[in-house]
Amino acid sequence: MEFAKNNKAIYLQIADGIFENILSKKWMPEDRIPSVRDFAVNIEVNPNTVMRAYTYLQEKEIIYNQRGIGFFVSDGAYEKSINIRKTQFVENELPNVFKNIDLLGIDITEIERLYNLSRKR
Amino acid sequence: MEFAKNNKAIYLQIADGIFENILSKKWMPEDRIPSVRDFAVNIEVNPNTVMRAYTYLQEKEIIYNQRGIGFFVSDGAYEKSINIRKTQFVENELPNVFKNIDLLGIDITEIERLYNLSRKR
Amino acid sequence: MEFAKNNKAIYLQIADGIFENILSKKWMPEDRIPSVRDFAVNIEVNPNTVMRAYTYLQEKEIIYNQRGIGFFVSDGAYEKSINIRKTQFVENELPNVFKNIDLLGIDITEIERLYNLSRKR
Amino acid sequence: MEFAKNNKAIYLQIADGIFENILSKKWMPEDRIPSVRDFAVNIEVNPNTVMRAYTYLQEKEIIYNQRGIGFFVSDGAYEKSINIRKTQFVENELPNVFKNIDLLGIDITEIERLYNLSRKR
DNA sequence: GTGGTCTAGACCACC
DNA sequence: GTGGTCTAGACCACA
Repeated sequence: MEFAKNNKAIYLQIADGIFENILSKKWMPEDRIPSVRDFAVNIEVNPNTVMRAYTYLQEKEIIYNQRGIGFFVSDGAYEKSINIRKTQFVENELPNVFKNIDLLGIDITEIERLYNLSRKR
Repeated sequence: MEFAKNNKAIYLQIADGIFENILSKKWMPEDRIPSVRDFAVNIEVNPNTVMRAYTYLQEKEIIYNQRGIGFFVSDGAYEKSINIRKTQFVENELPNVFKNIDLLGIDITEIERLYNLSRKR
Repeated sequence: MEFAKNNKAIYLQIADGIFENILSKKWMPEDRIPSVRDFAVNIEVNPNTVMRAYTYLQEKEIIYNQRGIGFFVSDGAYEKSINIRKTQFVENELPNVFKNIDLLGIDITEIERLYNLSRKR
Repeated sequence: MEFAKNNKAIYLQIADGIFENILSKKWMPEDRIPSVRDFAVNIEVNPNTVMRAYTYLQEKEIIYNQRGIGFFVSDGAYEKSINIRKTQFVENELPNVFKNIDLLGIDITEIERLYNLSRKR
């Protein structure tokens, strides 16, 4: 049992935060995002950790780099973010939900009923 | 953005751990569970926090206390745990899942398909 | 002007070396490759640098990891290595070759002639 | 595997740099080039090494020496540089390119297509 | 000033 | 034992 801890790697949490900013349209394509050092100071984390998050997002083509200038939000960042989140949801979260459904003996049709109910509100 | 933090109250996290032990049948009815002091040392937490978790579970009739002896798993603990977890699941987790489904533009019938797929494995 | 220096990042040089081992069939699919620490000691480099190379290759699905055991050559490693090398060649090396061809005033048909000549040998 | 190393002799790397300066018309015929000593300090290399590069280029009639004054770019330096580079390119670089083409299973006509494509840009 | 790489050393979870 | 993450601090190239 572990307490008061978030096991997810910090660099992935940073990446998640950036995903949020993009999905909420707070950061738009072509916007310059904070420099590695500034961000690191801001969130009180080692610059290498921020760098790792940025590199991770760069590989996913969410952001791109202009040498000596900084990182910028890519053009299709919003769409790509949605796709990545969807994959994460289906591959990581849904299986847990399904496991709970089985464990707790809930019928899938009951889930559907609750979903339709929630939509009406 | 916040890091290395789990906002859920520690005593509820402890209670969750105990639910797990009961649902996994690791702790059976009439089993004596660890003393408040032992448990607190074990998980490196203040005894008061453990006591709060025990009190919480006692109120839910998951465990009961014999003065001067200790806490024991109640007879209907398994069934009650399932019900409590089911309520938690439907009230707290499902709405988030539904929110994501809508946000990511996934169809509920797709979820059902994925569920049936996962059961076949 | 720079001397006695190889600007390519060490972790990429390590990755290149691994590509070589795979292309030369010295490392076959399912082979366990050296542990991060062992390799680091062997080539006198910081373990983090080796880790970075391994992570890079893992993202490219050239190798995969089994927790607590080690890294292994992936099934399609050979084919993927060829494809990656081909991309590198076409995107990075060929443009330089073309630049030289233009700069030195060589005709592309002359290149073709030299190629056919070299094949006959 | 070897790291952080460039096997080409330093004096040849210096010569290459001078070729570059001539081909890019940065250094024109009759220009005085830096003194051996100045150049050596500038690129942090032993003066003897610079001298060797100058001697090499003098033999190729790319530069000439006026005793007590310094080294100067020869009249036909540009044309001679092109010829030397062309020979180097055809004898040293092209074979490697051809080897890669074969290894990676690329068709020579594909190369020609890519070349024409690159010229259009 | 920007990012990019590397080292050294630490601590963790999993097996 | 394995990899995985993080920190601290350094040096570099590019602009």
